[in-house]
Amino acid sequence: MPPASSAKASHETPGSASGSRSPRAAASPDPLVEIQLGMAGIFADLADLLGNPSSLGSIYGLLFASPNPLSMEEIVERLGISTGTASQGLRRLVELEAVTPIKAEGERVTRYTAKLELRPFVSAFLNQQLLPRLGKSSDRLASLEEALGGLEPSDQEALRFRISRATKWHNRAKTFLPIIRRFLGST
Amino acid sequence: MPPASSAKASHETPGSASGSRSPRAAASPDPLVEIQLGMAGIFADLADLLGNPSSLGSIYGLLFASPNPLSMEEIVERLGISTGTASQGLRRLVELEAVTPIKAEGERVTRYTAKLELRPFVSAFLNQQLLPRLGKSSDRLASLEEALGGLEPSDQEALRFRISRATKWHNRAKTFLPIIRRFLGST
DNA sequence: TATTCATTTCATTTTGAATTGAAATCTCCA
DNA sequence: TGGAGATTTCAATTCAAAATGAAATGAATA
Repeated sequence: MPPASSAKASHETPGSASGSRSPRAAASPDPLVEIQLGMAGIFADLADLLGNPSSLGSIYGLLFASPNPLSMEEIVERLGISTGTASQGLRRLVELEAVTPIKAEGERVTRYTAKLELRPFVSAFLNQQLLPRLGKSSDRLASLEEALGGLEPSDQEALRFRISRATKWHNRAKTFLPIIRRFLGST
Repeated sequence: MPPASSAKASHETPGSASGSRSPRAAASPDPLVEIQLGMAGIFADLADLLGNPSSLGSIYGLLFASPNPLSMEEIVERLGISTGTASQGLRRLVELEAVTPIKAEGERVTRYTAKLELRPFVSAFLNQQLLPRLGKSSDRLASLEEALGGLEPSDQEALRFRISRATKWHNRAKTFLPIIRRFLGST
């Protein structure tokens, strides 16, 4: 099965259910679901662009296009993904504060809505993906610098320059992150 | 075999070749090669952070830490990768203008050096990876907006707002890219 | 407490991307 | 032109990450 975003919907709005099914583009009879799946696809691509599993994006996209909260079961059946994927994906999205769980009183299920702000998303990505990796690389660069000792003088000079160049890149990237956050995080 | 960055070197600086081999950390007897492999590892991580095959980064890192140009054969044996991977990786790096091929007169082999500037790298990444994807998403969003017609009025209102919100993000990201390029691209 | 449905967990499976390696092709020199 | 590398190509393989699904756990009602 293609990793989510494939159409499988059949619930909600029982009328006009089993009409003519054209071979391809049989997408969904319900225009709302159609838009939801479209949005799921868009966010799936975005997610994997940023190095996340695309199911994360699908789920967020579906919720983003849902006027009212959805339960995990609804998510599973609309996206055609497994409960395992849905459970883990929702957990992560809640951690990222991209999605809010709602436990209504007198209800057994938890329902979820997408937060419409970009900031938490971007922030989490920068803090959890980029910064740690940049930090690790910086450390490794520093330790390489200490290994310069055993080199022939000419090589030593050349490599010292290059390592410092790479270090400068890293620092620059690090100072740049807060700027990105501020810029993207106003809405 | 772990995807490159594993030690396998045995050429260059023939002296002190087969000394005592401690079980782990048998890395490399030659301090230059050691630094080169370290740099290869750092750039391998960076590459896959940006969604490129890590072999690309390994090769670039090795060249970045090489005072003089290396042939494909030398790259293959130092990184322990296949000729196929090396060939394709070098081709891509040359396309990205991250690496310069040098065909010396009276020599049969092509040798390669790393460009030490960051700009072409960043530029290529932004232009080839980010911009096209953002553009595609924008188009898809636009076409979703047209599908709003068939919705109940209340849903329609809510979704129109959300789609425009997502579109705004995209535009913001697009206007932001040139700024990044300028900022990172001075060196 | 027993029961039912929702959710989580995790060993297994799938899948797509990266890598391999060997054959085909190319290039240069004799 | 022939031959010896150097390089490219690409079908087959490998591998890591993601997804599955079923059993275990959890939560709420009756």
